Amino acid sequence: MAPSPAPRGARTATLTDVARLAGVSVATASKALNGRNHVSAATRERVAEAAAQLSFSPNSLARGLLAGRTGTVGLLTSDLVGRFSLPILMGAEDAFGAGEMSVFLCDARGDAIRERHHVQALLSRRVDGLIVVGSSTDPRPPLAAAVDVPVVYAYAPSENPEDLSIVPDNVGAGRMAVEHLIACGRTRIAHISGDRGFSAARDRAAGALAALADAGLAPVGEVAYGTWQEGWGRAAAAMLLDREPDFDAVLCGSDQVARGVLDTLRERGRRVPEDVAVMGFDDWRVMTTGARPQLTSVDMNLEELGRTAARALFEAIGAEHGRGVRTVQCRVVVRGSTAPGT
Amino acid sequence: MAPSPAPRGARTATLTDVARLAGVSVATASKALNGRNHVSAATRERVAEAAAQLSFSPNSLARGLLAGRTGTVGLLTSDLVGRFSLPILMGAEDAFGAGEMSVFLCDARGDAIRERHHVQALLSRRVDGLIVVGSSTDPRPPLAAAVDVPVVYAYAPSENPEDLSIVPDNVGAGRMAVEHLIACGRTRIAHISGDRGFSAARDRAAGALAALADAGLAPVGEVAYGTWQEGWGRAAAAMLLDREPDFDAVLCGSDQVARGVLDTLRERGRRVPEDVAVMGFDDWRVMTTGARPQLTSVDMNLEELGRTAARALFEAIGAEHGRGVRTVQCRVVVRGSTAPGT
DNA sequence: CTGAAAGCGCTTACAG
DNA sequence: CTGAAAGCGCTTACAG
Repeated sequence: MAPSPAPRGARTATLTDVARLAGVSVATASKALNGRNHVSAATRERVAEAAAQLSFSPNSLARGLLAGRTGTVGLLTSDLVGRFSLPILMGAEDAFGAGEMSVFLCDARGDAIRERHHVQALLSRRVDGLIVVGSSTDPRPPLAAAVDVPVVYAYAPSENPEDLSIVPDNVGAGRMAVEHLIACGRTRIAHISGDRGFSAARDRAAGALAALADAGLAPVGEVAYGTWQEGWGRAAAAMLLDREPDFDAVLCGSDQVARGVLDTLRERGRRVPEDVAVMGFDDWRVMTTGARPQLTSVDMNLEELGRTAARALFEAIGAEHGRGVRTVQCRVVVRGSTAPGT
Repeated sequence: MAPSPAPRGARTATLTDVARLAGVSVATASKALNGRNHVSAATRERVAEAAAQLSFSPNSLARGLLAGRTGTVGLLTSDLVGRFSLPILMGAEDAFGAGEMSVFLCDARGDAIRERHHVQALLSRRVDGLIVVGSSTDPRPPLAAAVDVPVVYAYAPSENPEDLSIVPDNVGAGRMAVEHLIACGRTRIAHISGDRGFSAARDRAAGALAALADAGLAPVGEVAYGTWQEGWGRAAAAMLLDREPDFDAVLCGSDQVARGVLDTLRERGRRVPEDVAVMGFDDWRVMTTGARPQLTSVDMNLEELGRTAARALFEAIGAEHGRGVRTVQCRVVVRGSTAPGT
């Protein structure tokens, strides 16, 4: 059954309507509905009934105008299509929802003009704060406009160290990955990375090399930078097999690269994980669980990153604004490509 | 350089401030800023200067309160994590952005309680309309609350035929896919589908079978329903090779299934596309372009679907509300798995 | 405990 | 061309 629609041309009920129906003043109706004291139980009930009867829904615009706070925030993404924005967005939406905040979503599509336009619109709607989600972990310029509400940068940190930025811990991720491989008994570890132009690739490599050094191990060959794609994984694995065939693990810059590596290893007769352990980064489920064997990966906890950004913004609204770059921890998700029988 | 932040404790400038600085009344300032006639050029300029000097940004809440329209819409998703919501959301955001609308994003996470709560919040914010994005193409119950603004259902149609729903054309997609395979010279076509529980799987199969019948062809074997995953593609392809080895094309229920099919065919010595043409649905780039050979697929045009929903809502706001289910066309994206040398 | 009044920031007839 | 006044829907001191 469809709910009965509101009568044609029906005006949304206002507090005045409720007050009239309950036989009280708007002031009293307001207090009754908002649980203020100094209202008799009987009145309170009468007002509540009237409100229910009229399906009264308080106008947030009017409230916001009075309060100076609107209970809204802006979420400004620079690249919604990129697969990293989404979980961040989900985490933020989740955290805000719990705090009764509503979220304006704006996608600047990597265009500075469009970004400025969106910021202007959000400011005009008097958002209480702003989260700026970048499309890579490379630093980005701070917002162009002078913004008088708190701003938190997520994923891509602001170039201005005075701003508050929440970023994934890619160095820690590289370190953690190598530690996992070592724990699996591997000592001849190669690193086939992604696009060198991304700090994510360089940071992960730096963490991986540091962990190897800490363990007294040397990497097999140089870090192989290329692209984030499967095709690069296939090509790089073939080169590795030709040049440095004596390895027992490959750490890959992304799950896609890892998929390519897995394919080449299988075709060249190397068993995974018996002969070679393979792992990726990002824990993109469609990639990791479809693989043969399923792929061990590092989850960057992006949803948690979104939640953290939201909480940081929450704190900044009305309180002192935090500064500097904070990182969110990642974690290894173990599957068959490093652990037999998983 | 960081933009200079607003002075500590600075109050956002109001129209009253602008008027005072320009030496006119707020009424005149309002008219000047909004391009109303009956304002002298000199006054207009003086007000504009004052506004610029104070970085005046008109308060949308106050405007919305007067106008009865807020220029905001709600986008209610039931499953943000699903990969189909995102392009729809992008398309809608795009279309609304062009229309100066701001978009509230709410994720109900498939929970009816949470959905009701979000709808209530959106109504309280006086959105001008609502788009409800489903997580599958199966019909969903209409919104529980009586909503007095236009609602457009996207992807998942409403169970109430009186509602307006915009959905992808899965039957047409199945038809189009088979027509492409036939155009590639294939006549022995098998269909390995996805999860039978989804109308998307059944609709695509129905379209495919209809196109085969139209061409006077019979499908190779029964439609093989399973899951949407790669693993099913691998298993189903193996069974097909055992039972009905005489085929020259496989239409797959999803790109993931197609990836699995490609793997099994390669390992069993069938060349793609020379011996067997393979195609998938959804055109999920990470799947299609990483495949060997790259995968031909059907793009369901979800971004266009989002744009269409937004435009439909736009029309419904202030005008007569459309009714019934409308479909959005899809298109074949040709790659190497059906066309050699692509 | 209840209500009249002022005001949040803006726009829109209506006089001058 | 310009401005005083009313009002959008609500909340909050302040009297009664």
